[in-house]
Amino acid sequence: MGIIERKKRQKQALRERILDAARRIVVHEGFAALSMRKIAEAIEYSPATLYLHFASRDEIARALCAEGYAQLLATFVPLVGIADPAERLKALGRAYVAFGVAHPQTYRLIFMEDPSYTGAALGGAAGVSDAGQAGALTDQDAASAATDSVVDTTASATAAISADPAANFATVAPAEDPGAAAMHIMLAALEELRAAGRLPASMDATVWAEALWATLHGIVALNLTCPVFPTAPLDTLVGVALDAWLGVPEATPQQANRRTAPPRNVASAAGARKKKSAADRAAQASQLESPDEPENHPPTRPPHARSAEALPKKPLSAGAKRRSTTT
Amino acid sequence: MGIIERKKRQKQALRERILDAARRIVVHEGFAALSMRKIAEAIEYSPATLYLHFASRDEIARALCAEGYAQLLATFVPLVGIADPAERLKALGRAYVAFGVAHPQTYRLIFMEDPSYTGAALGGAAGVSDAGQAGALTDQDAASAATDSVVDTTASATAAISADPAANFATVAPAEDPGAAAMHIMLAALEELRAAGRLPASMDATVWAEALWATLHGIVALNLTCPVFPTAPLDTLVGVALDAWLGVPEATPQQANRRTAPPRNVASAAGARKKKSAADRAAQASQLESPDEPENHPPTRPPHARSAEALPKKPLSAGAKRRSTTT
DNA sequence: GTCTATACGGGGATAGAC
DNA sequence: GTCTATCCCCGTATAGAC
Repeated sequence: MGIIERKKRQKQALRERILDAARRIVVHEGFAALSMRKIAEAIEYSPATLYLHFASRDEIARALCAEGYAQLLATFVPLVGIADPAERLKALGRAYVAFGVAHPQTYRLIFMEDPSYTGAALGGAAGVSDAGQAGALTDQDAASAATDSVVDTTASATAAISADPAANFATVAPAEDPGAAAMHIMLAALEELRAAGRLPASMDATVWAEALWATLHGIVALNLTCPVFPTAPLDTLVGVALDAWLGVPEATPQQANRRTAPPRNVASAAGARKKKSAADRAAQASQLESPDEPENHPPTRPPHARSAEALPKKPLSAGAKRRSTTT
Repeated sequence: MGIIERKKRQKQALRERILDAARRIVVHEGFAALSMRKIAEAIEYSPATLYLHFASRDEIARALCAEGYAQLLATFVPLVGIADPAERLKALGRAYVAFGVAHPQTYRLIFMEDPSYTGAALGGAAGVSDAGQAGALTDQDAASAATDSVVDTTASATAAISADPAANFATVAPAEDPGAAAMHIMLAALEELRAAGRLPASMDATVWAEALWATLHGIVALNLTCPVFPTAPLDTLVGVALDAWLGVPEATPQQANRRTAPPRNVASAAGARKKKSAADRAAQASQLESPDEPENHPPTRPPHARSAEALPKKPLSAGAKRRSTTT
């Protein structure tokens, strides 16, 4: 059966070449610029060939979503070991926002584009058959070298959750659903806080987890889409939000079990506000974290100019690219 | 000069017919389904004619954005009169989320699609020359009847802000920038709360306003895009979030000036959680508010089936409509 | 001045030839 | 398995009809 195996491997390889090319286009030019023809040209195949590996452009997008979500989850792995649940949650929140700012195109694709895409990212491996073996979203030309790192980290993330002693009481996260895994990380931390009396006993952990996530998503989404708000630095916003939900870190210990929410003396650095520019956004990203690949800047650029291309200059509403002779 | 006047009026009328048709398509089929050819067919003109009134499809989109944002602002008008600033903010928050759920396509277009669109909605009349005279987004066939209601309510909204006695100390909202107007509404309420000692004196009102807005936007955006989260009812989420930011309403008055944040016994109705369905989303919308036009359902349907079409079945990635013979 | 007919380039997807 | 040719959709530029 060696011949069949080889054929299977070759098919696999082409499938991943397709995804690599697609990923590169999305990261550099935005999802709107992703076209079957462009992918085909990149891998030097006919457009029709793509349909032997993916049923549609949507399916390619969903495969990219699953990869991107795994990449996001991998970001959380080193943070689940933080002992203090509030600090853990805050670190996770900062990492989440940092990911969104560092990988705007991927974040948009996963969480802001289409419900079916978001579902593919969250709905477990069932939705996307290829979610497991996909390459990382690091978007470098050497994509083949890092091929299976993402699935590994995803698996270890789930393992880390149940391995963490503090998270024992959390229900076991189903390994096949990364969305549930991430949710369980939050739930565990929230319930630890409640058990320690640092959140009200009446709190519904699920509601709080979803609301907290929505808050972080709102910060990222607004930043990616709205040119004028927020004017405040991103980390300031994240800090205020996390403190609002979890209380400021140095809560006076003697009244901790009632969560009396001490005066929120957080982030009154109003002087930092200013009109946003692309450079500001990039600066905010590096304040929070400095991840691997700053998404979508053209191949080579002076470092300070990177941020100018970090956000899509134009959504490229199909068919308005080459023909601009007059305008 | 009567003839010139008449010509100008005719041009205006055609312009609004274009916008009406475009609005109808967006509301019913989603922004992705909006095409120049489809608009032209709807108004029974040649596609080229549209370009005599709008420079591009993007410009039509931006005009629709300005309208939609004005419609959203109009929703706030009756609420700025609420005396208690916390209650006012909560009412505004609920109205905001209710708008997003009731008009998903409009909300997506304004806040989730493209930075230039969002900028057109927020950036004041400067960005979009036609923002003033646009029709309401009520999406009924009788769009001509309600033509100038939106601009009126927008103007009165700005007026109401400065007219409200409690908001006197807020800097005067520049009338030409609806984004700034909305922001000033929030700022005024937050500063009232701080002046009353119900928020910490160190609070940066601008940061809080932006963070609060981001929270609400996150709730709406997640609901519109993510098929599995949030599982909690929307109004529960909004309640928890508003309480987290503003404290629960019945804060014990004797310690009010320190904002000691009494136990948050809010919304522990965990029993209400369930997997989301389109019907649930619609139910959540009506829980919060019952606005005029439930967006994007096909012309006539039994009422309970409306919600099934309330969210776009498919983003209609251009050119995948007619040709589906196999799939 | 208004408007249409026509054309170009690009897009998703498919049928059928090799 | 792969490609060529094709279909229909799209945004939009332009020439020329009225």
